[in-house]
Amino acid sequence: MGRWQPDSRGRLQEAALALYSERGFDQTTASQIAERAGLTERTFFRHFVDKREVLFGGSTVLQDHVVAAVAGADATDGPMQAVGRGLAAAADMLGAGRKDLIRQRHGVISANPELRERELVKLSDCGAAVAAALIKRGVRDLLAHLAADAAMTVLRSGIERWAYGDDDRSLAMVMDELLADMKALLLSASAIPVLASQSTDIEPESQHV
Amino acid sequence: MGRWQPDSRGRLQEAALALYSERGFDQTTASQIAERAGLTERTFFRHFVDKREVLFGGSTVLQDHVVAAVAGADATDGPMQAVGRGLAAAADMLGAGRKDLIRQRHGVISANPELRERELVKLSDCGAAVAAALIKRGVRDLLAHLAADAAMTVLRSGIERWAYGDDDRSLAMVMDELLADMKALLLSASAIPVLASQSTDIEPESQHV
DNA sequence: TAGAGTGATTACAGTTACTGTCATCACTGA
DNA sequence: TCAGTGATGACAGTAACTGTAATCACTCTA
Repeated sequence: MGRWQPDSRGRLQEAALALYSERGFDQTTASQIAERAGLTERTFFRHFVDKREVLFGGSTVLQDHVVAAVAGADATDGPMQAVGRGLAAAADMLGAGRKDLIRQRHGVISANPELRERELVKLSDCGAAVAAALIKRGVRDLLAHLAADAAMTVLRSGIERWAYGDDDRSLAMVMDELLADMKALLLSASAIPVLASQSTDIEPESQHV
Repeated sequence: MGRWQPDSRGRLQEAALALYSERGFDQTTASQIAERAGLTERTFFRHFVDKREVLFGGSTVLQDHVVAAVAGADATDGPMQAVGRGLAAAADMLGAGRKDLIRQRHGVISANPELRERELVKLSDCGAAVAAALIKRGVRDLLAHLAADAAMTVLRSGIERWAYGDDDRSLAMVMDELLADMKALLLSASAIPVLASQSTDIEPESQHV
């Protein structure tokens, strides 16, 4: 056996989720997490850059999975098809995890503004990585970012609806429906998405500030 | 004259933007900002909940403006039309501001991860408020959130393209084009946005983790 | 016009998230 | 056997915040 208990990183993650759940994020000190994991505060900060990051250890793995799927899409796939592959990969990975743990983590995160903040960054980073993968496939910069953003919208709200939904639909099915809804929504606006006309025609001079 | 110099909040905002620009966000202490504004650190934290918030004083104003426009859209407008009104309002307001100040602020924010984090939250909050306004108009919850998310995508990337673009197109025009691109993108995927089939047909059992 | 609020500010002490640095010591490979 | 190596601990320090009490120009009222 080693000099120390194995998997200190994992123990810290487990301790943190437990404590954040029990007493809340800002009622928990880094020192307490470390103590529960049988380590010191200094070691906590050697494993995680800050107190929030301990909840987002898996995000890199998920992101890499999604990006790999996008990059590996058929050469004939357009940007939205490629992005669909990425979402399918995410659904595979998350669908394999335990829904109750996902809900627990989601509960902790949405209960605290600082944690929500961090989650938004992770989603944004994932979107940027997906966009980069699309660009590498030859997609124009602008379209790549729009497609990646749409994918992140579907991913985020898909996970939420799936985790808390009544029915037992798979995450992939939920996301599929979201994509369809999004398409219908944009289509329905074929009439007047024109901006310039709205702002200048209707209130010609009434802008203050 | 009053007991103190007027507009301490404004002086703090100005001092902060200047110092963050000059020496960077984390090379600046709250105490230094307060000192430049002729105040104390404690007063800084009475005006702004944290060191980042001082850069986002105007975000509430913009959000309220956008939400009001969405809420005030014609009763016959669909969700995307209503959201278009909101974007037009945002374009009016930002178009009136000085582009160089917007660029300076954008530069400071994008140079620091903590500030990018905060900006994402503001955008997300704005999206939530827009979604709420849509729901009040009778739009289904799901569609409201999708429309609001799309609007935030257009708002964010629109501002960026407008602020750094070579041409002199108005912000409204840029956003208009983005909406059109987004629509075209979603339409192009009419072939296969189907998720479930992709993940199960192509790699039946190969999920690890 | 005295005198009781009011509200923005200062002063000061405290907590805690995080960082830098050096020491420790089981393990590894030559 | 013995010089690395790498994860950890020990300890001191900085700065972002927070709580609380005091100050004092201003305002309102009797």
